[in-house]
Amino acid sequence: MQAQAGERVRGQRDAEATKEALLDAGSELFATHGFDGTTVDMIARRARANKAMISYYFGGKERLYEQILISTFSEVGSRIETLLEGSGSADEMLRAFAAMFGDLAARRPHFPAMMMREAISGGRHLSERVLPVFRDMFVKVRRIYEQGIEEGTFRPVDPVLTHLVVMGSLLFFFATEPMRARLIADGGLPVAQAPQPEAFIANLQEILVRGLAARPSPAAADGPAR
Amino acid sequence: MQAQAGERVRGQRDAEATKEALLDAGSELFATHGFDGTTVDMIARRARANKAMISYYFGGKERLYEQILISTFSEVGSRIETLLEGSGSADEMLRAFAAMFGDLAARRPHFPAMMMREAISGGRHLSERVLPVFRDMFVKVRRIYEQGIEEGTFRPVDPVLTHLVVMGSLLFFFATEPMRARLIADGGLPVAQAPQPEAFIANLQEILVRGLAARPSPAAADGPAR
DNA sequence: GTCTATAGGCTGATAGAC
DNA sequence: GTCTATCAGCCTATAGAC
Repeated sequence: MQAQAGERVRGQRDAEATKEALLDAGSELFATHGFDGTTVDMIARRARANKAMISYYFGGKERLYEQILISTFSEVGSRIETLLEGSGSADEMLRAFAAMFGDLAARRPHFPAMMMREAISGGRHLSERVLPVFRDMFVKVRRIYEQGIEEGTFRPVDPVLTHLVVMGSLLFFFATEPMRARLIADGGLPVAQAPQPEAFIANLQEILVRGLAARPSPAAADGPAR
Repeated sequence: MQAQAGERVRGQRDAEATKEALLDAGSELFATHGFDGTTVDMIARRARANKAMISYYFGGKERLYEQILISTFSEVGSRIETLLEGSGSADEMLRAFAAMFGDLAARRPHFPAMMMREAISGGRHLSERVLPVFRDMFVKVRRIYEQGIEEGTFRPVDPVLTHLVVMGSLLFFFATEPMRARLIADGGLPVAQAPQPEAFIANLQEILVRGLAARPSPAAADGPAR
C-alpha cells in the first residue's frame, strides 16, 4: 500500500538500466557485425552486464535482436507519419523527408546499417510485428512521389523506382560512414576529409528535386506565365 | 550395372571443377548470409563437394572468402577501366556507367550484396590486395563528375557526394532484389510485381542527368543545341 | 582428389549460489 | 537481479584411409 509515485532506488543500477544497456550495446554491435557476427558475450561485455541477463530479460539473443528492430523501426515509422501529416508541395515534402532522415540517423546511428543488413538478408528477421511498420513506411513515402506527379510538380516517374533511389542513397550514406571514416583516416581513400551528413543531404535534395521536376528548374522555367 | 563411358564417376570430377563449384557456392551464400552466417558445411553441400576441399584448395573459409572478393572486384575494376577509356560527354559516360553496372549485376548477381556487406562492416575483409581495386574504382568514377563540371555539362556539385548517391542507389537496388522478390511474392508489399532492373537503371539515369545538369534539361533547353 | 572421423575451440543457454 | 559454473551443440580445420 505504498505510494504509487515511482520513487527509484539510486546508487545502484536497477533492472531498467541493465535492459537499456543491453539494448544499446546490442544495437551498436548488431549494426556493425551483423546478427551472426555478434556473440552474447560481446554484448554483455560492452553493456557491462552478465550474459545470463540477456536470456533473463529478453529470452535469448534472437529476441533481443527483434526487440531492437521493433523499437528502432517504430520510431522511424512514427517520425515519418508526423512528417507526412503536414502539407506542402511534393518538393517540400521530399526535401523534408531527406532532412528528417538525416536527423534520424544522427539520433539512431545504427538504424541505417541494421535496416540495410535486414534488406540484404532478405528480411529474414522482419517478423510479423516489424513488417507492418516497414510496409507502412514504404507506402507513406511513396505518396510523396504520387502527389508530386498528380499536382504536376514531378515528371510522371515510377514512384517505386524513385523511392528506391532515395532510400538507397540515404541508407547507403549513413550505413557506410564508419567505413569512410576508417579508410580516410588510414589514407586508403584520396579524400581530404569525410563527407559531412548535412552536405550529403543537401546535395541529394538538389539532385532529386531537379531530377524529378516536371519543369526544367525554378530559375529557368520557360513554362507559361501563371 | 556398368559405368557409362565418357561420364566421370561421382567423386572424381576434376580439380578445376571442384574449385569452381566452391567459389560459386561461396559467392551465393556469403552474399546472402554474410561471412559469419555461412558455414563451410553449407558451402560444401551446395557445391556438392566435401568440406575438407575448402581447406585443401583455398586454405580455409576466410581465404575462400577473400578469393571471391578479389575475383569479383577485379572484374568490376577492369570493366570500369574499359568503360572510362572511351570518350564522350559526362552525360554519356554517367549513363554508360549506370548501364554497365546493371550488366555487371546481371553477370555477377552476388557482387552488390557482397560489396554492401563489406562496406557496412567497415571494409574489414578488404585486404591489401582488394583495397587498391576498390580505391581505383572510386577515383575513376569520380572523374566523370569532375569532367562534367569542367566541361560545363554538370552543375558544380561535390563529386564525392554525388558519387555516393550513384553508388548507393545502384548497390542498394541490386543488393535488395531478393528481399523485394520475397516480400512481393508473400503479399508483404503493395506492389503488383518486382521492379525490373532495366527500368530502375533508366529511371536513375534520367534523375541523375537532369539533376546534375548545368542547364535545365535537354528537352527544354533554351540555349542552342550542342 | 576425395572422403570419413575426430579433435579442439567457441557458442548460446541455464541451473543454482548469493 | 546478478553472477559463476557448466553443458550440449555446432563450428572450422585436419590427419589419415582409400
